Amino acid sequence: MVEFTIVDIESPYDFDLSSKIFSSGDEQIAKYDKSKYWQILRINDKLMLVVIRSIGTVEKPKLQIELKSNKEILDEDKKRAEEVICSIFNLKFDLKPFYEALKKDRIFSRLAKEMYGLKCVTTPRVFEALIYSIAEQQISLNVALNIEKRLIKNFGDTSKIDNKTFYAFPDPNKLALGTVKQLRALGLTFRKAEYIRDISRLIADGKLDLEEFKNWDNSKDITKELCKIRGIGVWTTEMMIMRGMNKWETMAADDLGLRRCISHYYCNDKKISGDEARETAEKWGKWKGLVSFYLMMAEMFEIQ
DNA sequence: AGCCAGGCTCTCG
DNA sequence: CGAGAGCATGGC
Repeated sequence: MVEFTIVDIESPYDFDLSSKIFSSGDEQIAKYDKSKYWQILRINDKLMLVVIRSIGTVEKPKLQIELKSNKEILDEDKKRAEEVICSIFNLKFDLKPFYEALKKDRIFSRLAKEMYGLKCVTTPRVFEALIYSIAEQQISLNVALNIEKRLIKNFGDTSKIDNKTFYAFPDPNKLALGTVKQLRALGLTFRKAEYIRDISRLIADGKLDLEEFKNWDNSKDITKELCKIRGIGVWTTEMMIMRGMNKWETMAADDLGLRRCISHYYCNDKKISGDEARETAEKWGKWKGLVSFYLMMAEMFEIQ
């Protein structure tokens, strides 16, 4: 086991609050429990169990990291692990300009006060965010979460550490080899099984590089480009951008759940259309996505 | 029981 | 080319 700390973190940052969405997670995949977060990650092509806990404060954040692997952990692995953790938890992301820009929004400010230091958790690879978004098209979240778990446990690489088995998110080349029948068996529709297999093939064949889109500064361009691919629409890309890229200028205005949140906090629970949601979001400027993330978290944390 | 869920594609007219 | 059906599962 290798142990180290990360102190180079942009404050404010509340690790425990930010990890809370994983408190109902699967302990063999990714979970937050009793102030500890853990997940298997692929670091320099070695599977490692990463265990994280906060030993700092919101204003002076400090994380303690444990790495466990069946292979030897070299210095360069440790270094890479730190980079990956920084990227997943957005440790270098500065919330201050965001809070500053939204100061005038009384409703938001009240909610943000309760969630001070909340940063989103970004998937290790954009690919994962895209697959999640496709799985979550149309059906209710509970159903989708079950399907995602099955996908990971059926196709993901495993590692046995401390006598427990952990599952990593499957690589594109693994899903590229999956048959529609195998994918269908997870509960996906026939179509979604095809989308996931075909997109995985594109990536495995080097014809699509999702990570590259992180360098694009206009999210609308990313959406336009990805919508050319079968199975990917506007909603799917917008969700992917938020969960997998830490880009926040656009939000998924047509999303049913987000509309519910906006209406709850801004429109007295009256049902609103995507356009009405867009209208309400206009004043959030380039922070629409992050505001929408906060609103969805506010709903989850049941903040009134 | 039956309807609907954090969309998208395909098929008709 | 616009509207509408069809999809899978699970919760209400």
